[in-house]
Amino acid sequence: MDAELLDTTFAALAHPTRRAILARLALSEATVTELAEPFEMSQPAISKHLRVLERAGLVSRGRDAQRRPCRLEAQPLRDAVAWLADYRDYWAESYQRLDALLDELQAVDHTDGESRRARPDGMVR
Amino acid sequence: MDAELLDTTFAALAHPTRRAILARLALSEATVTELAEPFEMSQPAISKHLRVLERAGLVSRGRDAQRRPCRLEAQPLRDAVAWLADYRDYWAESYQRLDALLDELQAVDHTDGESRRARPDGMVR
DNA sequence: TGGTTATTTAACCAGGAGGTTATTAGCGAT
DNA sequence: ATCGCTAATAACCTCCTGGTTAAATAACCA
Repeated sequence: MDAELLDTTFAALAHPTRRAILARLALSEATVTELAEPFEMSQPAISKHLRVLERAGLVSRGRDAQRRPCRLEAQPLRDAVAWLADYRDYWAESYQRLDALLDELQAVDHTDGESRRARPDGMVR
Repeated sequence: MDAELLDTTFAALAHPTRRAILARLALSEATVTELAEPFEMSQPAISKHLRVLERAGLVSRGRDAQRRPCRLEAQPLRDAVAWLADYRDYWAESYQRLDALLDELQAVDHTDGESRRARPDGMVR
């Protein structure tokens, strides 16, 4: 899985307009003006967003006379989910609790003098 | 689920350095200099990346003397996965195939004169 | 007190992102 | 041929991002 593709995929997903476009395309393919209609934004702006989505491989376009129907492509999203899923096990809450518990035990071990390890109660959200 | 939080979460994930930091933190918490060590980049640059991750809620920090141990926070990632999962059903390959098939049928229907709908073979990746 | 280590902040810079308006290109229809 | 519709491109603006180096903070140590 290419790192650059993940870059462009996550970057594409980072804008609400583009997520809304993807959500709209999940229902059916649509033309540029159809996609632009619900937004208070010029048509060129939407074209730019579409180019970002296209470069990320999230959208492909056909040709129907003047229209350029846009269609959603799933693969990059699957890759993004796969990357996230790779770490989901480590991110499990239980792991974090265990980590905090170990820190706490180690801190208690050093009560003879200096307590050198992190204090879990010092964590700031 | 807040849209702004999704913005900052996906934006934070869009940089390879930050993904590497998260991957490192998935193993255990670490200090800023520990995190900076493997990168050919100044330490202030890493601090900036950490601030991005912290503002996205992906990382929290404690205090251990001079050190600021960083710890991974899972919730925003769960939110991101949840957003992606919401659309996974629509993104299923079967749906795309069905959509393409419907287009093709509709195109065939109009062979009496003009074929007004999108041509699946005209799609460009 | 002064020194050392860890981290943040400040100031700066180049380049990219996201928007605008105006213009151009592509294609059908008259 | 030309008009109208759809979409892309150009040129421009502002703000944010990602990096730098240098200086300021914070906390420990002797």
